[in-house]
Amino acid sequence: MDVRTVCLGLLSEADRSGYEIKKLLEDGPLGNFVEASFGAIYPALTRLTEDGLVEFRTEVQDGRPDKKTYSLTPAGRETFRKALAEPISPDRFRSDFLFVLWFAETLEADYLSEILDHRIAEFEAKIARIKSEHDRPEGPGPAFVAGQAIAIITAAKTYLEENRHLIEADSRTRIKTPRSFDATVLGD
Amino acid sequence: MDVRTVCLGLLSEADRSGYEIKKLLEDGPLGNFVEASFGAIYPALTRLTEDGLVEFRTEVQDGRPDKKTYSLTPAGRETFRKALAEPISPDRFRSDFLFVLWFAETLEADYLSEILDHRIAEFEAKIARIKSEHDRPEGPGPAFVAGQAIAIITAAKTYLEENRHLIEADSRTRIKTPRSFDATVLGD
DNA sequence: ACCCCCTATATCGGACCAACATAGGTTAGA
DNA sequence: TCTAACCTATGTTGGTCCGATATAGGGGGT
Repeated sequence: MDVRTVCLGLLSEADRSGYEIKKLLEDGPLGNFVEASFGAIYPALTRLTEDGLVEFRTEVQDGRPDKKTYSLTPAGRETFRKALAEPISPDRFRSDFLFVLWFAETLEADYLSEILDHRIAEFEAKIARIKSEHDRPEGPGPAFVAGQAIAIITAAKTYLEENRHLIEADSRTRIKTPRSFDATVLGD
Repeated sequence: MDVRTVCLGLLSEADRSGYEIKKLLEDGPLGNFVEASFGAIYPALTRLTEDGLVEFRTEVQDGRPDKKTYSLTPAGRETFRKALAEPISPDRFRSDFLFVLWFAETLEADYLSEILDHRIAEFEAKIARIKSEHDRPEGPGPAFVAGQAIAIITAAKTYLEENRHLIEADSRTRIKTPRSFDATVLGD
């Protein structure tokens, strides 16, 4: 989903500035699945304006930089409607953490335990944040998406907690029981 | 995790060509969390060679293009060891699918059901593939990573199956019960 | 007084992806 | 038998995007 389409989508909900779009993607539940940097958003809005899909008015603010508030044109609304019907590309889950764990056998036991603890704590914090954000429901779509975020992160956390002994034990006793592992890792 | 580090990691397991690295990331369990294109891998290997972290030998093959098989130098092995101790950047889950569902209220009921069915089927296929790949265990790290992949995808699939009625029902009856949603979405 | 953070727009270097180019070999179907 | 599709294998190119930086005034904390 390119940044232009993301901008169209957020502008279909309400008129917004580039800065507001960025904040929504940083702090909002949608930000768990969609990201974009300033370096992508501002050029995207410029190009959308050139193409006649959005327009903006400059709002002079007191003690703050001027704000460019963008709104969808009818052409922009139609373009977004069509974009939603396009084939959807697959989800992409990227994890440097799991890349490191791939090499668990080569890590020191203390370091391994430390990064596992740290990651579990991060997951807990993230779950708490999404839940607190969701005291104010915004409709079935957003609620559903937030729920899916919680389901996935909870599963990841639970997996780490329940299976960490498989790699932690190994890194301490790998001379004794090399390459053995509990087959139940893979479930059934 | 930049592509150069990924290459060092895979070369720390065995000597490999750029093409083999790409195939491992496409088909192997690590590919669920780490990706890289040819357009990134080949320049990365060139640069690693320039920096003295890897070296290669050209293998002339019968009826096939020559293969450049890369291997780590001691400096490369040391660089990778240090890279594993660097701070780990957060996981990133990107989903165009959930972006579309964010706008579930604006989608036609048939189309919504169709993409939900499709996504659930994709998850099932992926789970089956990872499990079959894992008939041959490769050590605790890889097994653990594959297990986490299955845990996450299973959770995502289960969530879709158990909660899809919340957005499907709504898109059919949204005039009657606008913006209502089942609070149990967010679990407890 | 000093520093850090917030709002707000914008640009730049570099990393990266998707697609294409090249080239011979194999497999499968009409 | 032709041919279309796919596999191995390396590489380049256009364009997208991220992370950092620039600019600039205001508010809040110590």
